Amino acid sequence: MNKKQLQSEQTKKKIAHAARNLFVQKGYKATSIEDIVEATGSSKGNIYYHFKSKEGLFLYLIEEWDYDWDQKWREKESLYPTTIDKFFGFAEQMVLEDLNHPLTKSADEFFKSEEQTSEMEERITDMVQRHLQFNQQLIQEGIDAGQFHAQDTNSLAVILEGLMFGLSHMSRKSSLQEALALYHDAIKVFLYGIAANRPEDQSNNEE
Amino acid sequence: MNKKQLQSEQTKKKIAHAARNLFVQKGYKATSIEDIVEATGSSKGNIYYHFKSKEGLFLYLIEEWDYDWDQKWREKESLYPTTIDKFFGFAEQMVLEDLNHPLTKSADEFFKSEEQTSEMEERITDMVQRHLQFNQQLIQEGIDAGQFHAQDTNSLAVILEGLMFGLSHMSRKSSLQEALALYHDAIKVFLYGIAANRPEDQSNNEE
DNA sequence: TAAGATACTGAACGAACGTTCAGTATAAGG
DNA sequence: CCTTATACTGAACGTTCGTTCAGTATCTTA
Repeated sequence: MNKKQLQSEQTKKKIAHAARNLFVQKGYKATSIEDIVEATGSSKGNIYYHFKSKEGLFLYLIEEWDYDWDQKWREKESLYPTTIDKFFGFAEQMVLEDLNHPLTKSADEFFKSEEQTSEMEERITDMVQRHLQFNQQLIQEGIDAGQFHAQDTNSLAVILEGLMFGLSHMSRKSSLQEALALYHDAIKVFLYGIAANRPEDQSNNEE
Repeated sequence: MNKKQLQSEQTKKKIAHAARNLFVQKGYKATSIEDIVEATGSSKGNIYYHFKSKEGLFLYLIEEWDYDWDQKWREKESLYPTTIDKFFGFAEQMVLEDLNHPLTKSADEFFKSEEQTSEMEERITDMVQRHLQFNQQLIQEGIDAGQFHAQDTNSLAVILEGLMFGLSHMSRKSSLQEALALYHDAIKVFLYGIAANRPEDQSNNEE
């Protein structure tokens, strides 16, 4: 790879990185190309040289982020001896990787407002499905190990995903330490909530 | 109240109602005044006759919604015999009252993008604080009744708020029945998670 | 070093938006 | 019935935004 290609790639990454920060901070619509121009020092034209459109730039970021998350999880997963440890590791990575899904909110916004290319819609639906499967698998693991009360893993996966999403929302103004503590506590509640040896029934509304 | 005033009030409500639906569906930025014009049949000028600005209209909706929620809760609260029942009632109202905070997401978006009037920022911060206090009180009640494990009610309030917010996100495409079931399950997990008689310790990471 | 490919610039454009305002219709009150 | 206050209209304005493109700079290659 020669000097020019290298430079070009760096520029593309610089744009992507700046755009990512802006989308996370301000949301999709509220981030203008002009904002990205200011943050990078590149020109408008150059952004459109590297990316097809604002939508294309966003899509690029979404895919990159999802890929990176998976990558990092794979590196860590084997290090956790038990499912419980995995859960806490999961929570930690959610925080460390920029408070869960820093782009999810923008993605969500994007996804509502734009009349969809359906390429985008499909990709996002796929992403959510992958997350739910991921969660479900983790929960099933704990059930198989006898640590969790056997029940509908599908709902639990949605609840876990919702919890993570909600926590990211709640801790937007927190420090890293606070966020880590909060996620840790939340996972603890969740784990006690699905633990194998439940205390006596609490609801007159049970299944 | 004469005919004209009545008519005027109805128009204002019609605008508010249509705007609310649009903000919930599309978000703050993505909803244009033109959209509201189309949805109501009123003219642009008329919207600006009834509301100071787009921001003012949104603020009006936020306050109305928060007030209504409280109102409805007060009607129901005394009907629940135990704290546990209150929690399930809480979850139910979250769903029935338009899936938790239908405007929270728009509010959040609004709140990020706009350079704040600080009137708005203050009001939203207050609102979140009120919710957290509400949650904390509910949890404290359960602890006092000996039903919940005594612990940091502050974090738990945040976790509950996050869970509710996340669930509303997850069930945007669900039916009412599915949402009710999901929220019910989630509250059950949460209650087991903070129940008084915990199973043996699960984490090597305890406080 | 000349020619061509690649990387980048920034002015310009058209569409969309929130807001305003001069003007019109309608009901209220004397 | 006539005046005045109120409710409403919609064209027009100024701004912002995503996108385009003719032109320039820089590097590669032969």
